Amino acid sequence: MLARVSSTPTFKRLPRAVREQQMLDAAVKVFSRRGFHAASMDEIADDAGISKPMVYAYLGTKEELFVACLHREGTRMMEAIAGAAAPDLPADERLWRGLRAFFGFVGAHRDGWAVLYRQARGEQPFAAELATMRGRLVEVVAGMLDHALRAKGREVGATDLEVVAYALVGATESLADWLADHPEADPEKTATRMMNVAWLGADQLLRGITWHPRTP
Amino acid sequence: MLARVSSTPTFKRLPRAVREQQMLDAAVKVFSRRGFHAASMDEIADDAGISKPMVYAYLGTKEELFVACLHREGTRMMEAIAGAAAPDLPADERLWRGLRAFFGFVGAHRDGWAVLYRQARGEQPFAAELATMRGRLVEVVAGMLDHALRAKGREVGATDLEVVAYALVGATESLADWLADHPEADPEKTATRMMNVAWLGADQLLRGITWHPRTP
DNA sequence: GACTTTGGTTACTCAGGCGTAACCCTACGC
DNA sequence: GCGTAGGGTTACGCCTGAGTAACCAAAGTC
Repeated sequence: MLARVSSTPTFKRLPRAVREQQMLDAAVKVFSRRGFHAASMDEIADDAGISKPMVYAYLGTKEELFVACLHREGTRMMEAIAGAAAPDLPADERLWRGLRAFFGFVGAHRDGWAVLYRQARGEQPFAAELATMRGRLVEVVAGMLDHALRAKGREVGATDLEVVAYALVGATESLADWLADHPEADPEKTATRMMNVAWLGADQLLRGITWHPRTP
Repeated sequence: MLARVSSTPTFKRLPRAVREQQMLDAAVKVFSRRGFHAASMDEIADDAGISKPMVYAYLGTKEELFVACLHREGTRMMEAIAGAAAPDLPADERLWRGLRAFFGFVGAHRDGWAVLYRQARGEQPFAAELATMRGRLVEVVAGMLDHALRAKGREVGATDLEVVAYALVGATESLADWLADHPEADPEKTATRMMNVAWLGADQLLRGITWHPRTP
């Protein structure tokens, strides 16, 4: 095979901003499939339709690249949630909207977010990064609970609040995993189910009491 | 430094069964700290006080070793839980005992189980293995819920049951993570908090209703 | 139309770490 | 007392994959 004659320029030479996004897309995809270590920079570069040195030039080392992915996806997710749950609504409505936004996001980014998120746990370099992101989420949920409690003139220890929020976030993440593994599942319905278990608890669920959205 | 004269035999030459357990102990420890890929067989062998070829001779390749760890720890955990939650108790009591056993186990194996468990998610070779284990757990919880429902003459779709169970398991795992990261936290208290959120739900929690163990 | 910046490439270097070949030696069976 | 199996070692082969050096060419710029 001869050297490729420059007959077809094949639309190369894109501006940096565009290429960076393409690289991040590819990175998210490959990291998701393979995990951080098993993913190779060559494969990511290949998938982005670019050569490896460009990835290094734009996004830095493998670790930095992974963190960049985490940041981009994390920010997108937080924005989706924050935009949905207005603070002046009743607690259940806020929880519901937050959950809906979250599962909607995960549903739309199946192979993107959920799996990337899975990877970050465990690998120490990113655990911190991840903990920060989850921490923000836990804080939001804890804040929501606290707000609702104060409105009723009650108060609860910070640890209790944190742990409950943590459990809620954990359950939600877990269902996000489930959703990522069940492509046929409906995000909206999953959100409803999550809402039921989170808001009502097993006891009331067993009694046949169910929760459903006010706005059908 | 001269070749080590065989003056101090330093208690070597242990039977296979013993060495295998030592190796597994070391492997769990190192895999937990470093993650599957970042862990090196040399370090594991070193930590077990043995040389690398012995590890290969007894436990096989790195992947096989990891699976062996997963199996041992997983089996221990399932036994701990199964031994605690007798099927002829009321649902909340069974849930409570199961949770207590689970958090007790995690508390006792902090750096062991929880982190190992974290690693296995994401790395495809083990995701299946892990999914099986979690599947068993989800099944147990779903079975429990189903049992309780039938006792009240009601019935619910299999998917609903599975998702609720999944959420419960996820929340519990999440708190197990939290527990692993908070060495000062009390497993028993964590179990109680988990019970509160799982059994009562956010709504009742916000109303000031709380659950507490019958047997103080 | 020369000069420079920016987007792009090929073809390496180099280290870490899995897995193994080739050996060694002590305890036990007989 | 002698063979053999099982517990143990050192030292290496070798491949994968991160990161880089050196170079190339199209768009702007003046």
